Amino acid sequence: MLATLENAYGQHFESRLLQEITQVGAYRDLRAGAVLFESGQFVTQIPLLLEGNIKILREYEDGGSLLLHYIEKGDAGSMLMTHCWGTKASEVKAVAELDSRMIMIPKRQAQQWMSQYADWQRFILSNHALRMRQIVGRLEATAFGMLEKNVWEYLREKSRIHQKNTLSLTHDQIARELKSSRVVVSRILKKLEGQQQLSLHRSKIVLNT
DNA sequence: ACATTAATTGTGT
DNA sequence: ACACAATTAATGT
Repeated sequence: MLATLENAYGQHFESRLLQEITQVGAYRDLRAGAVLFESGQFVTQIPLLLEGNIKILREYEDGGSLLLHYIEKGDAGSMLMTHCWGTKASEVKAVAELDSRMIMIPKRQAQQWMSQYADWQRFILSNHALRMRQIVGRLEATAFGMLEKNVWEYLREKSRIHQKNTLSLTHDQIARELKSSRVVVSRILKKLEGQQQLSLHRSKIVLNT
């Protein structure tokens, strides 16, 4: 267990902290599609991913949801973290997209370690900054009508995460995660296909390398 | 092999 | 955004 943790977080943390993580952390296993936190729940633990990934979504009244970011091996759960510090119920849902393994850290230590371990503080803050830039970038693209950039980056990220350049996705699924509409996504994809960036098939998109 | 149907994708307004 | 057309994949006969 310590070895796997070292592999995932060894670059970030000194060994004393790694040691302590194995003591206070609880191992957890999620199958693809399993929910870690529902929106509205209180976040009392944050995951450190060993394998797989967690998808963080914001949910809306209309039943739709917007993909905010992923948590992967070596990441901190940025959006979950913000809820962990506050006293309000979570406004996001966390779902495993792949089969995943993780260590859950209780809120207590996550907070305490901020002052106790420089490594932890640096890790949390720099990871959070990274996510914020990513999310702001996407909102910016949306605000300025540069949806093409969003769709392209979304596909690249999916491809990286699933380790495949053939993605089994319908235009509608993409539209729902990006909170856009199917027609818009179809048109953007057609354009990208024209630029030889990818090829389209029924329920399947192949990215050109 | 052909027809039927449902889902997905494409396009004009 | 909506409506409709075209295409594709799956299924039954």
